[in-house]
Amino acid sequence: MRLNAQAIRILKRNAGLTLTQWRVIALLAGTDCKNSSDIERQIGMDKGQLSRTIRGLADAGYVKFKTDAKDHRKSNLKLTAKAQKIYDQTLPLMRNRQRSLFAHLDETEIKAIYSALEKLEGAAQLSEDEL
Amino acid sequence: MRLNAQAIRILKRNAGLTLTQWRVIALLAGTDCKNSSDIERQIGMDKGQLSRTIRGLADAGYVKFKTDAKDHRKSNLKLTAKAQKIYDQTLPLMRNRQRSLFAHLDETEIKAIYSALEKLEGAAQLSEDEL
DNA sequence: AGAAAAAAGTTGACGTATCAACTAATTTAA
DNA sequence: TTAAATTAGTTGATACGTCAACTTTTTTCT
Repeated sequence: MRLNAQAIRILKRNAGLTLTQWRVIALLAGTDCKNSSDIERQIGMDKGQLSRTIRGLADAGYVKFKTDAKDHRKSNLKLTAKAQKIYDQTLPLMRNRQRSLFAHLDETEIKAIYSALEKLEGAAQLSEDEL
Repeated sequence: MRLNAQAIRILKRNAGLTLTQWRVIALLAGTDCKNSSDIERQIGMDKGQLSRTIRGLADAGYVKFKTDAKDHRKSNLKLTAKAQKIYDQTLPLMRNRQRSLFAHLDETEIKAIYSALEKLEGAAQLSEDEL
């Protein structure tokens, strides 16, 4: 979407991150998501994509992962200080952007969008069988 | 978007086409679009992407292109009989899908969505400078 | 007419979304 | 308890969106 354009630029210029990378960092920083599956559940992102994103973050020194002691399938993710710092710096920028985007919409419109999108998803599900 | 999932499946199974390929064929069949730029203006698609899509269609025998006599930069596109046939066959399927998706939305919601999307695009434009 | 600008397409690069097949580890249920 | 099903995560493939640099041809401007 073109809507993401500024977000992408903000991140690239201020943090050297892609949007996906930032979203993952934001989840690790701001929620109790610990591992890949948590994140997947939280934002419904494809786990393959997620796996690659996380590996990228690890390679760039933003996250460390350690295999879970109790469940050897899981690896628990932890942000490095570097990542935490960048997150703290960019969060306000991203919040501003979010605000200025949605400032132009009134309650009704926002609700209509969410409701319509839900219905569309629902209809998509239902008509799945007709194929 | 997951919303495109069924459309993609319909096309793949019934016509062996990607969604982008079908959209281009639909424009060539149903509008007076003649060349790449016409299509670009019509659906606002990236011209790079478009170039590759059209080449793909040509390789698969769906379109032929001939350099415009008056303007040697342009190539005029023409659907082959094969493409026309597939289009005629799949158009009803696609229309059905469209209808069943939007059937769940009322006028108000559809309008709200369009208006909101326009505003979002506008806001995105405006805040462009803040970077 | 000649230089500069714009338009038509091509190509390369990167990021993102989705699907599928696969390994390894854990849970469930017979 | 052992076989079957689930779950976590990796890897490959394909489609799609966006940006940028580039060539060729046409238009515009002086």
